[in-house]
Order: sequence, then structure tokens, then C-alpha cells
Amino acid sequence: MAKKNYWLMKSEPSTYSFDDLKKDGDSEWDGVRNYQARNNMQAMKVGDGVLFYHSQSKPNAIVGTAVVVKEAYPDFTAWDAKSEHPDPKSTKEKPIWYMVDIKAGKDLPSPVSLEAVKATPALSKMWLVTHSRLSVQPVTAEEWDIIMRMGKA
DNA sequence: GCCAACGTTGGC
DNA sequence: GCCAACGTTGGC
Repeated sequence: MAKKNYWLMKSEPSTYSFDDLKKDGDSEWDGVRNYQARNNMQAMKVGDGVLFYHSQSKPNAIVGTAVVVKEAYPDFTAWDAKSEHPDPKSTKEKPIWYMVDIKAGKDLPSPVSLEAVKATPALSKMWLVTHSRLSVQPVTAEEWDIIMRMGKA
């Protein structure tokens, strides 16, 4: 049994919120067009834990958890010219971009805001703090535990 | 709405 | 292969 890994995925709630994910149950995480984020998704295994983070929000915060339910497969929206994020360089034969499926987990009874993360020295090395722009980031087991503790009511 | 950070593109 | 220009992201 491989060790479980943890991740953080960002979304603008006006585009796709944690509530939307809960409503859908699970979702294809399509539209990622950044190599580092893609590489992180390709490293995901079924059962890995995901922190769901709301960016461009008031406040910006980790609002819930999700679980990886399908490992990386080609993001077909890339070669669909009518999709929201077409990339003519990616084709069915030679896909560039990949996505995973995630399933909604639990709400954090008390969302962990970016401000709170920044105020916590043990979390100061999180990608969220040091490389805020990356949309799919690795999280350590220690960071996960701390955030779970902070997120309890 | 602004601006800094940063990834990507394209000319040379 | 370098680097300037440009576009995008995200915090504030």
C-alpha cells in the first residue's frame, strides 16, 4: 500500500466553488494549463487527500477536503476548440494536458484562511505562501494535520 | 482596480 | 539559447 499523499487545489468560487463540488459529488479537474500543476496531478494516486482552497475570495481560505478518485488522464477539453481552455498544440494523439477526478470530502467547520496560514509558523513553507500562483500544490502530512486541527470548529 | 510575480512566447 | 515583451494570476 503506497503512502497517501496530500495536495492543495485552488479554485475561484465564482467559477467553481466547494459547494459546486459537493453538489456534483465528483468532478473532472480540467483546464489546468500549467506544467508544474500538471506534473503534480500526474503524481496523484486514488485516495490522496486534497485541500480545497478558494482564491479571489473573501476571505481566501481552505474551505474543505476532497479525495482523488481517478488518476491523471488526458484533458480532452484542450483539443476542443469550443471549450473554455483550448490549446491547439495538444491533440488526442499527443496530449499535453492532463486532469484528475476528485470527489467532495468534508467541509472544514471553520475554514482556514490564508491569513491564518500565514500567521502559523509551521505552515510558512507551504506553497500557498511561497508560490501562491501555482494552482495544484503538494502539501506535507504535517501541514495537512495542522490544517485539519485548525479547521475544527 | 492595481500591481507584483512569474510563466510563456518569439525575435534575434 | 538568451532575453525582452507579453499575458495571466492572485493578493491586497
